[in-house]
Amino acid sequence: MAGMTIGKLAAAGGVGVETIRYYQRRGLLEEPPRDGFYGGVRRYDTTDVQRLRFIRAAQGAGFTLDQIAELLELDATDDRARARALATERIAALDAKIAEMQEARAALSRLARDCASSEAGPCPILRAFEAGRQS
Amino acid sequence: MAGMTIGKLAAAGGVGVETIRYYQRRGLLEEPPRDGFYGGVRRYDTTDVQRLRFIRAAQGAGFTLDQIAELLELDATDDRARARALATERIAALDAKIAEMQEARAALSRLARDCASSEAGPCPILRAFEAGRQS
DNA sequence: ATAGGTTCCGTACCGTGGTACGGAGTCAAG
DNA sequence: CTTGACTCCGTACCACGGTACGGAACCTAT
Repeated sequence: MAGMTIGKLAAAGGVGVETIRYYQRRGLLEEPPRDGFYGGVRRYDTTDVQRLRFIRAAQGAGFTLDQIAELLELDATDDRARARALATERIAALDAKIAEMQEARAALSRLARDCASSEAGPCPILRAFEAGRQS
Repeated sequence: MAGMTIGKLAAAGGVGVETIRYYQRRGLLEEPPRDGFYGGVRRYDTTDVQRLRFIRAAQGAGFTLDQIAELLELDATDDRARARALATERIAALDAKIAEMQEARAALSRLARDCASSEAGPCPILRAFEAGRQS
């Protein structure tokens, strides 16, 4: 699967071609040498696919593109201390966000139950998120 | 606590004054009557604070401002069916996102451990998120 | 060798959720 | 009754992460 064109790489990573080019401009993906003699087409291989998949996964973990660029740097320079710092920092942020989302989930679940189709009873959307609301 | 100015309301909700005005433009908060005879200052009360808090909580639950505007509408019109639909839809999205974040957390946790300060051993940032990675 | 699909490249634009600016009016304390 | 803080209002601008456009060059299959 070496010698892929940008379109194939984009498809392999589940993104658009423009996104690949955007990542190149941002320094997340490097622009490989061309295959023609004067300015041909760029070719990509599986390591590019891996990088691209990493970027998408790291985004899912809540890293910004700038942070992801730094992580890719660190991978090359083997700066363990910094890598660990970024990881633990992100873990803390994830824990906070996960907790918030779980609370929100509980609140929405209550709302959906309370606010049944029957016309009677309460459906207090505005109070759905009130802290410590019971039942 | 009635008769608050916009600045007090903003402080009570933990946002900036400009954010209040932005929400008014978006239709999330209404612009109350003025207190002067010709174009004075707007006054707010605790129901405005509650609305504002709801907006922030709903944002935490991942609703967009447009959706929040709709929720506030629904609260007024008591459209239970729609409210339930929005809630369950959001719960599904939250569940997916929570699962993703938990996976990311596990991956980062592994990374922080593997990638110890000692110079020896692996520190495979790029492979941190590879699916099903063990140990 | 030519038609159709890709790629290349710069530049412009988009949605989301705000934040900043600046001049004029207003309000409250000393 | 002045001074300093706050409010009002429109408009402009910001970060983030892309997405769109359009003309030229290129590449591949027929």
